[in-house]
Amino acid sequence: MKNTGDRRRTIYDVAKAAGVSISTASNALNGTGRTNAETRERVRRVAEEIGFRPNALARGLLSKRSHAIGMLTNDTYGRLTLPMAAGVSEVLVDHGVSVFLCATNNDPRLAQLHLEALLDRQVDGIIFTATRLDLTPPVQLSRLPIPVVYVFAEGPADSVTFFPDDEQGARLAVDHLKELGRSRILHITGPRDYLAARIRAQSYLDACGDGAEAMFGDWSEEWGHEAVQTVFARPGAKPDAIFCGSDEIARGVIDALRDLDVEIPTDVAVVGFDNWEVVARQTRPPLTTIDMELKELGHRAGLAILSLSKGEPAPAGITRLPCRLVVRQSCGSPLQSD
Amino acid sequence: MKNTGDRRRTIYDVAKAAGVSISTASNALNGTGRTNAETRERVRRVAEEIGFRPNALARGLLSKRSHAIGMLTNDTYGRLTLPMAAGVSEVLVDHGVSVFLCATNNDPRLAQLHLEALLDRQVDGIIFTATRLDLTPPVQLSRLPIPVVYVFAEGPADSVTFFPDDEQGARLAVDHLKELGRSRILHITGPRDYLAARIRAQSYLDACGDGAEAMFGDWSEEWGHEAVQTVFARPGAKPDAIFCGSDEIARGVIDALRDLDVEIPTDVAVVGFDNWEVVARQTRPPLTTIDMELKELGHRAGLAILSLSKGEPAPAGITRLPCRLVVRQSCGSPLQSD
DNA sequence: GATCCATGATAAAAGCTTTTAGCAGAAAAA
DNA sequence: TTTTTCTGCTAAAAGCTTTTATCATGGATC
Repeated sequence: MKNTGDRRRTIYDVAKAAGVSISTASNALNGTGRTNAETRERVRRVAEEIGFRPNALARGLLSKRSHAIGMLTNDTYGRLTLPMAAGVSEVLVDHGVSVFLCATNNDPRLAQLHLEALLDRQVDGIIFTATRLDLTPPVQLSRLPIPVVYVFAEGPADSVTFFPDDEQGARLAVDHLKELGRSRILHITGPRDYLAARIRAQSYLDACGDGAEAMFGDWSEEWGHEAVQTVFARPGAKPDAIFCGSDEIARGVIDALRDLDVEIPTDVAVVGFDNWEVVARQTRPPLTTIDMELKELGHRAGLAILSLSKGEPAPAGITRLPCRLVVRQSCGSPLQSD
Repeated sequence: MKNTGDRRRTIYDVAKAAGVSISTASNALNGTGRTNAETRERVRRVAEEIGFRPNALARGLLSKRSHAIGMLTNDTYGRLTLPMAAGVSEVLVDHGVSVFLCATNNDPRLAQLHLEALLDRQVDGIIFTATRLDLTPPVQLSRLPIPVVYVFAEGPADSVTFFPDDEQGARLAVDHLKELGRSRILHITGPRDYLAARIRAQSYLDACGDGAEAMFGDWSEEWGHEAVQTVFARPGAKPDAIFCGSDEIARGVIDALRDLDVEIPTDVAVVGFDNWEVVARQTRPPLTTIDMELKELGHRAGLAILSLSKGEPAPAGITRLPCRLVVRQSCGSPLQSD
């Protein structure tokens, strides 16, 4: 006979059914105050029986902590956001914290609207993520009464910020190629005005030294195709490996190489960046690439906002999380494939 | 001097600053009860000045409507979910409704946890979406005290459900090919145990009649590649058009055709399904395909849950939303490209 | 001058939970 | 026996808003 009525059960119902006062019921359920073990058990059993669940609104109203956070994103596409959001939500659900998802579509009016709604809902914190598209928040987030964590986006100085470690990721790729005996490594990447592209390129240049060449373009498959055509059309030594700034670029590169009858990985080894499975798994051969550990990024951001919302500390400034090398078949590795 | 203190302003602050009672302040702000026009203006001005925003928790506690809904998804990848969620959120934010995003990762325990959290938060409704992967909800949603709307997933009989109109979408593709003079149309699609694949295939068979052939496989690029090789290796007439069950399959098909030196669209026209831009835009030539209008699906689901939560009606049973043909260059259409 | 009505305001309750302060009774200490 | 200390429980307040019922005032009506 659990909760057949239409009305939700309140702690008042529990108290009445257990024959105690409301405060005793509350104390028994939360293990606060002083309660007799036997009473405590009885109250809990009764609560279970009638299907009592505390009203989060009332709880939040009193405690001034809503146990909810907001996630503000301008990524309409979802390739980076949703895995991250899943990570955030995954780590927070066990702490009883839920996540409001707010897609701003890069519209400042919408962003402002969402932000106000979040504040009205007394969220305990906000995670702002910009997916590299534009690095400046579309709304004023600095002077908020609640903590803000930035992912893939830079906040004001010393704000808690998470990025993948692009420098280490690029090094991972280059080192892998070098270990396999490749020496003439080319880098084809996205636009120069992307910070991530610049960092990866610099890391590559540092690791490869003389003769290294970074070609900037855009994040498309087409650009990868075009770049390869250019390089193979001009005179001089050809690369024996290509490190690409994204899996999409890598896909274009692989296609262009096949058009030129260049063998992969025999003649040229290819490494991508993103481990976007739907691309990396489908290239022929499957693509060795760098994974940015988006879910882990989400975990860390979630834990950080949780700490901050409790007044506990979180790593100030920019934290860069290590990337991971995923070996498939585009480099001819003797290692087992993914 | 707006809200410099650390404490949020309450309606009590407004009342005091305006020299009226709390109830008058509330009435003035909400336009309820009887208030003198002049008083009303003054209260509103004061509220604006001190930066008062009503506490959504207190409001929800009283009205029993939290003005928040939950979105339960098992789609970890986000390709279908996020555009939809953006649609939901977009249409609801203007009604002051926020969206909790809950990614269940296909884990029943997680789903249960999220569901309980949502109920505790007194959400006004739940949108369940399953992205075609498995059609049965991972938790018991039927006997809930709040309305549920299903998208891409089938609920109990007569529950409010939205799907793209796969039948009409497939017909759109076939008609387009026929109009361009193609007569030997082949269909390459995903697994037969996907309802969507079966519907699209049936629609195609109905439209093409004798000689039509639907090849079931899986949703991968690889399968598209393989199917084309099979068809072009066997004796007999070759197709002059291929309608693919997904853009990924279409991509494999296009690659395989190029490997066989078959000209697209001169020799064979290709149509995809999904309008997944990152694939459809990047094929060579760019892919003509069917768009499922995910955002619109989100809009409709959002409006439906809004109606239901207010006790108003919503379209019972399965509603199928029309798909849209996106013409690019893979069919040699004289129409302008997208 | 007494009664009625409309207006504009207000006090108080309700919504549900947690926390603080306090009370009654029993056991322990003086 | 009287005082102190625990123990187990409870009443009431607080958190913020909306709504209901009530009240005071001034003008209109008889």
